[in-house]
Formats: sequence, C-alpha cells, structure tokens
Amino acid sequence: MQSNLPHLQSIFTADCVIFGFNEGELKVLLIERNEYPFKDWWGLPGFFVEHNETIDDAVKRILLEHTGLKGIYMEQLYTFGDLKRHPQGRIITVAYYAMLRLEAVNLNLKPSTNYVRKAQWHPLNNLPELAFDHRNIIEKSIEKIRRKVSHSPIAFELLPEKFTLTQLQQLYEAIWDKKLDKRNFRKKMLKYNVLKELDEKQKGVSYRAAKLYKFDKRKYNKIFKNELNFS
Amino acid sequence: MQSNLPHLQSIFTADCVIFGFNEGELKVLLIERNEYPFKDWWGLPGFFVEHNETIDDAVKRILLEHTGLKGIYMEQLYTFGDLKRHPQGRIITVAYYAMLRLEAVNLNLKPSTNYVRKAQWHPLNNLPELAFDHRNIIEKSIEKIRRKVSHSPIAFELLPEKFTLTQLQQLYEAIWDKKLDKRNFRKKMLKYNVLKELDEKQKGVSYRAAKLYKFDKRKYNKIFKNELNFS
DNA sequence: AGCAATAGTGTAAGAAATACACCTTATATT
DNA sequence: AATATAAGGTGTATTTCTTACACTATTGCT
Repeated sequence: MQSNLPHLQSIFTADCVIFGFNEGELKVLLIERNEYPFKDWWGLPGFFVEHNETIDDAVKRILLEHTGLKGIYMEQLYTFGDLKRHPQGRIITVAYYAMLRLEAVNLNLKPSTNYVRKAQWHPLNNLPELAFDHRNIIEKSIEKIRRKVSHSPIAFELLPEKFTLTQLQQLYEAIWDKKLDKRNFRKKMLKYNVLKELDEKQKGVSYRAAKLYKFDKRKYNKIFKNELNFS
Repeated sequence: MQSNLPHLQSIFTADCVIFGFNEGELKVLLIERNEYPFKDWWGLPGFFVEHNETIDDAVKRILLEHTGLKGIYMEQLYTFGDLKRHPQGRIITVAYYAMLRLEAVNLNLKPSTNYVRKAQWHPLNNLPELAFDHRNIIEKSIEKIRRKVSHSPIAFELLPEKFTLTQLQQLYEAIWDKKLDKRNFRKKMLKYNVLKELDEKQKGVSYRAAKLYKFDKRKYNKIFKNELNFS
C-alpha cells in the first residue's frame, strides 16, 4: 500500500460530565482549574487525549487524575468543535457523561494532577461560570439523560445500592423537573419488574421507615432488550 | 491571560452516512476511493476537517465534494477513535448521518474532487467491503435511526414529498426489518395527526391508486415538543 | 367480462395510563 | 401514656392505547 499523506496525529480533548444525586438535587462534578487557559475557573474534568490511548480509555484516565474517581463507566455524548471554543486554536472535545452513586464516593475527591486544584459537586441549578463551552456541554448532557431515562432504567445508577421508592421517585422528579403521582409511579416501577424488594428497612429516620429495594440487573437484561414501543 | 501550552490544531476527519429509501430497500451512499489509503475501495464520504470551519460545516462541504449533494441536514452520530482505525496514525473521525429523499437526487451524483472516483447508492443488506471502520460506523447509524424513528417522525425525510401510506409502512418495515399490520399502522399514523391527506392520487400504477399524503411539519412541531412517555 | 393487484376499512378484547384520598406506622414531644 | 408529625403504603374506576384479525373496493390489463 502506498501513501502520499504524511503521518498524522489527532490533537483533541475529552471532557467528563459526571452527574450525582443527593438531597433531592441533581449535581454535577466540577474541577477548579489550576492552569491556563481559564486558570482559577470552574470547569469539567477534561484534558488532552494521548496518541496511544482510545478515547474511552482517555476519559477514564482523565477523570481519575482530575477527581480521583475510578472505574466509572462513561458514555460518549457528543463532540464539540466550535471554532472559538478553545482559546489556543480550534481544539475539538469529545464529551462523555456518567451517572453516579454519590454517597460514599463523596469524601475522597483528590486530584492527582497539578492542572487541577480541587474537585467538587455543584447543584445543577446553581452552577458557577464555567470555562470553555462547558456550560453548553452540561446542558446537552441533561437533555441526553432526560431522553435516556425515559426508555431505559439508568436512573438506578444515581441511587445508593439500596434505596426506597420515594428516593427513586424524587430522582425522576429531579431529572424531569416535574411532580409525579406516588401511586402511579410505584405501580409502573413495580410492573417493570426490575426491582427487588429487600427484607430491610430504612434506618435513622424519625418517621415510619420505608422498605428498601435493589435494582435487579439480571431481570433488567432479560426485559429491556427491545426498547422500542412503536409497533 | 497567560499560557504555557503551544498553539494547537486538531487533525481529524468527518464522515457522512447518508441513508436513502427506494424499491422497498434502505440504501446507503458510498464513494469509490481514488486515493490512498484504501485506494479503489468503497467507503463513506469523508475527509479532513479544515482548521477554520466547524465540524457541521465540514461535513456539508465534504459531502458536496464527494457526491455533489448539497443542502443536506446531517446530525452528529458518534466519534470514532480506535487506535488502528486509520493506517496513518490515530485519526479520529466524527460521523454524521442524514436521511434523504432518494428519487430526484439519484441522477446527479458527481464528485468534484479527485480523491473520489464515483458515488453510488448501495443496498444496506448487500454492502461491499469497506475502508477503515466504515462498516462499523454504518451499523451504529442504523441502530441510531431505529431508535430515533420510534419517537420522532424523521422517517418522512426518506420519502418523496407526496407518499402513500403503504410506502410509509414499507419504510418502517425496512428500518425495523419487521412486518407491520396495515390497519394498525394506519390507525396509529393518522392518530399522530402529522399527515395531511391530499386530493391527489398515485399515478402510473396498474391497480387501484392510493391516496397521497404529505408530512405536516407545522402540526408536528406543535405535538412533538415533549416526546417523553414515562409519566 | 373477468383477473390481478393493491387500497381501504371496523370491531372487540385486553393492557396500560391516569386521576384521585385515606389509613398505617415509626418516632418525637408533652 | 397520649398526642402530634411526617412519611409510608395501598385500590379502583375511567379512559386511552394496543393488538389481532378478514373482507370489500377500485383500477388496469387482457
């Protein structure tokens, strides 16, 4: 095989939009930048992708370096390539998103790179001004999870392993920014048959404790193969 | 603002997956390559994005140069970045897709670049061997339109402006690779209230001529604002 | 006139979605 | 011990949607 093209290398970045949920609010994980451009600004965890790693690998590495989070499964969202999005030339960025149980993880957010000063959760409806086009990227991500959550039960990823039906409902209400009917919500959720009722109850609450449930991944995989409901 | 990063430029490509529909079959538009790598192979229209154009603009330009098609609205599908996908280094590609009325357009497929020998429609279920990871890209695109078509009526983009309900049904059957019930299909489609019945009938057929319909974009925009059907 | 080929239509049964209100239980307070 | 509080938990009737299913109508062709 012949070639008259030079050997080329891509230069581009990958950004992470990590959603969490607690206290009835959706949060997003931001980092405080310690490096130009946008030094001292808040932004998404994100950096250049190396030449010898896949984009999927790169976002994992970057998330780890920027926040200390490990083993998070992220999905690709969209690639942003506006001419002015990066002050140092037209750098495109491939954005990924993930939804996360926020409880235990909360404590050890420890960046391991000097580019980042710290990582912190911010409520989605009260974000600081953000570097680059990161606000736009976050907005696109929310639209995505809204769509996604309505035909696949990824919402469970945002809850603790054991959760109450009320917690689950609050999560959907936060995502859709909309109140839902308690009885209908429960009927529907239980009908999907992907929840496993546990013998445990909530603890430490000053009112009647609710039953705890688990997401049953095995049942889910059986059921949600064909998600289409057209006909 | 200070910076210790060099001025950088992205090097990457954009590829187009253009779907068409006629004779009851889904087709995809391929080009025969006249340049290395993969000279003489079939592949997707696709090329390097310039430094001063957005990715959205680039795919339009590339599609025009490679096929002669103009004014096609494409949506971004996914960004592919496997280490081995391009023989000249790790070049990522941002793939876009579009669905197209195939009738009139069919005649004037004229590449205007030497990189491409010709452009031609190929039935989806009988594709030649393809350059790069283009087969994979096409497969991802089909999955995408299957999902998309089940909650938004983009299928109309594949039909002539005036079409019969049978043509519409055949299109859905082709996309889903599945027979549908005629009466139920019509009931459902008409209930959505996005079809405009015309006073015209099909011509040139040797059997009872069917009524022609148009897609009513104004009605559509009113109705399909909130596409979620969860609750 | 009759054939071939597709257009076009309705109904009944079952499933899912929605709207809606009260009793139960655990804890904290007096 | 009694009471208040705060959320947990449950059922039914109505309407809407989905599905399964088969025959008559129209047109062109011979």
